[in-house]
Parts: sequence; structure tokens; C-alpha cells
Amino acid sequence: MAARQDAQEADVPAICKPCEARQGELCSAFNARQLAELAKASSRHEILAGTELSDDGTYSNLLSGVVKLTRNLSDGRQQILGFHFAPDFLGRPFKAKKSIKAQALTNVTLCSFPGTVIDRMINETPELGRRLLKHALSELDDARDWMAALGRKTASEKVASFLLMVARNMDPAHHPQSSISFDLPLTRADIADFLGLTIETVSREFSRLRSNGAIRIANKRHISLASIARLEERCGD
Amino acid sequence: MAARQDAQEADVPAICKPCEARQGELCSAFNARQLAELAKASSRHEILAGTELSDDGTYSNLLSGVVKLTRNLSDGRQQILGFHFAPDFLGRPFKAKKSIKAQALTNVTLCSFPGTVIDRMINETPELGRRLLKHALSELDDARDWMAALGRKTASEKVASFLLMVARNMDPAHHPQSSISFDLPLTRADIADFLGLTIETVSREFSRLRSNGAIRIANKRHISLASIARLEERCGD
DNA sequence: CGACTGCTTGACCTAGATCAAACGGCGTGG
DNA sequence: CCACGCCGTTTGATCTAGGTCAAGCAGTCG
Repeated sequence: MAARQDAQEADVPAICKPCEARQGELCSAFNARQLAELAKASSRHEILAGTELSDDGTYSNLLSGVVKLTRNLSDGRQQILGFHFAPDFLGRPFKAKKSIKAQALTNVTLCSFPGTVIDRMINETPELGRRLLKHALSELDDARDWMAALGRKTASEKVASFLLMVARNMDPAHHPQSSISFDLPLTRADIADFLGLTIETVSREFSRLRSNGAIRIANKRHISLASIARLEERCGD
Repeated sequence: MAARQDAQEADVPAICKPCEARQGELCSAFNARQLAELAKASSRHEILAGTELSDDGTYSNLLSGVVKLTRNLSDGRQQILGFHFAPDFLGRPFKAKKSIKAQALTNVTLCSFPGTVIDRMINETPELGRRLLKHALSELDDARDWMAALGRKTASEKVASFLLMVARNMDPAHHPQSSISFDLPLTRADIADFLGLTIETVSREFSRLRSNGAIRIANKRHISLASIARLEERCGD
């Protein structure tokens, strides 16, 4: 079994071998032959912060950076629907019912495949379909978490929940008791659009958390959490 | 082609033939052999309004009635995450990250299969996996629609959007210009828990819509919409 | 008939929005 | 090098949409 895996591993395309997403949700479903086929059709992109990602049917591994998904109401009010942190992947079969815009929050590295290749592989690789389903359900769970937050949490619970979510994504191997620090990849305006608040309220809640000793703020964007556990008490669920 | 389908049709299990879900999202993915296997393992239930549906791993076609999905915060605040209207189907592979409770809003008829059977069939029927994926993505789209509503819409926009959603589900073949009427399967408390409001605010917005002439209310629960289009103007997106 | 449950309406209150001012870091140009 | 403008942010003062509290109404059930 180990031997067989090694043999396959030897056939993995050179550009895939050092790839951060090689063992990720999408690519680890493929055998060496499929990887080779994908590698031929794939291309890497560097994308600058602020760039909007076009919604052609492509699928992409997000190798580095953070992407936001947004929806706008007719008069310009904006809601952020979710984030993708590396290593995640972007793209979906079937069109969404309403349009969703994807935009890079930081500089972003993508490895993209045309949708047609993936769509075909779904039929020959049941495991791929399973991965996509699992991924969609995970995004559904996230969306529902935020529904509960948007509908029923107070401003300070929303901000605490948000910091917790970012911390968990920036360092998935977190220890709940130890402290953690990171640079927020979002402006206060983005945070407000995600939490259904205004920038002023977000700013006030940051200040309050700081004076509580729950967080430390350096340079507006760099945040240190005393501990994950400390914030969990403040997030209401 | 038509002949072949007729031949298959002849083999369809007797209990499936008159079933409202026979051509539905789930069952229309199966051939006659699979339907026979499923029919053997399936069972029909009548469930009374108010009953909580246990979250064992079963999958069910919802043949009649309406089901709500809810999440509770630690202090009892409740958010409704979504609804299932007949003919929809319930159940999912992989556990949700956080617990979600399903409860019948009206009397409900289910046709249920053990999860093990479905999980096995996913591997032998790529079409089934595709259906499940499509269904999950559709629920994701819905959840995101409501994220935008919860985060950024006013109370009256939320109520208008809600009525629109119910109307579309109660009569999917709606004509946007013609009037439509139906019985709300929810109490004001449920509506409030869905929209992130209080029952008083929901009630006030109903009254306002009534005095605007956008809706007519008989017996608290029976609602008539002047037209779908009239409400669409009020829902903000 | 009385008790209960769901709904409506009114009076008042507050969390968070809005409006306004000022701060600080950063890039540009003199 | 400093002066200036810009942008994101903070903080304060005030306002308001929607929450809270309270009373009363209409079905419904026992």
C-alpha cells in the first residue's frame, strides 16, 4: 500500500509536487494520470489585492491570500457572504441563483483549471464528487453559522465570533489556550459589511475588547488574542 | 428511447408509482432496480406538527408539509436557518459542524431511507452524487440570500422577502403578475426567529403591508398577495 | 364559561446608526 | 527634508429603527 502510493507519487507532475494544495481538498482526490492531465490544463496566477475575480466557470486552488464573496442590494448596501483562506478552493458547478462577486482582499496566488475538465472528471472519479459535496456542505454550515450570528447576536458577540473565525483560519493548528496573533486581511469596512454593522460600531467594539484585555491591537491591523478560549466566552454560542 | 423508459417504468415498484416524489430531485436519479432496492428499505411516516425530527443519518423525501431548521444560542435566542417545503428532500452525508434541529411546522409526510443505502448508492450512481451536490449548492444559495437579508435589509424588506419566498414555495408555478393566496405555515414567532426580529415588529410590518394594500390578511394566517411583482419592489434587492 | 395561546397595538427605551470631528500613517511633490 | 492630502480609523454627540414592556383582543379548547 505504501509502496503503491510511492510509485504513484513518482508520477506526480513536477509542478504539482511542491504545491501547497497537492494534499488539499481537491487535488488529493486525483491519481497521477489525472493530475498530469490537470497540470497541462492548469495555470498559476498572481492577483493583486482588490482585484475582482471573474466568474467564468473555472475552479481554482487558493495557494495564498484571502478572497471575499459579496452580494449587493439594489441601493448599494453590501453584505459579505463569506471568505476563502488559503488553502481553500474556489469555483462551483451549476450557476448560483443570484450573482455573487469574488474579490481578492490580499495579494492572492491561484492555480486554476477550466471548468470543463473538472466537470468531466466528476463522472469518472466518484471521490471528486464526494469532495465537492463535502466542500459545499461545509460552506453551507458556515453560511448558517453566520445566519445565526447576523440574526441573533449582539454587536460585541459578532465581533468576537469574527475574530475567532479569522484566528482559526489563519492558524488552523491553534491551541485553544495559547495566545495567537495575526494581521487582519480586512479593513473595518469589510468587517462591518460581513457582520451587518457600521464601521463605527466595529471600531467601538474593537476598542472595548482591547480595554477588556481580550485583544491587543498594534498598527490597526495586527491583532493579538490573549487566547481562543477567552474569546469563545464572548461569542454567545 | 421512449420505449426503453416505458419498459423501465413498468418495473417501478408499486408504492413508488403514485409517489409525489417519484420525479423529484432524489428519486428520479434511480433506475428501476435501485428503486426496488430503496422501496424495500424505505418507510412512510406521518408526523404531527411540532414534532422534532431526529437527526439519525436517514434521508427523506418530504411528500407533504413544511419543516424548519433551527439553531439555538446558549441563552435560548433562536435563529431559523431555513425551511423545507414539499416536495423537497431532507438529510445529508457528513455531519454538520454544529448541531441543527429540524422540526415539523405542519403535519408532514415523509418517505425515509436509511443513510447507509444512499451512501452506498452514491458510489455506483454518479448522477445521485450530482443531484446531492446540486441540492447542497441550492441550499447554500438560499442561506446566502438570507445572510444578505439578515445583515443588511430593513424590517419591512425582510418581511416582504419572506412572504415572497413562502409564496414561491407554496406555488412554484406562480405567475409574477397574478395574485396568490395561501396559509402561512408559521406563527409570528417563527417568522421573527427567521428574520432576526421580534414578533411585535413582524406584526407591525404585516399591518403596514396590509394598510399599503400589498397584502390582505384573513384569520391571521391566511395571506393574499396582490401580486408577486408588487412585493418584489419592496424587498430591497 | 374561563383559561390559554397567538396576535395586535400603544408607550417607551436602547443598541446601534448617523453625523461630525480629529488622529495617524503613508505616499507624493516641492 | 518637510508639507500636504488621502485614507482608514477612532471617538464623541445625537438620532432612530426596532426592541421591550404592557394591555387588550380573538379564537379555541376543555
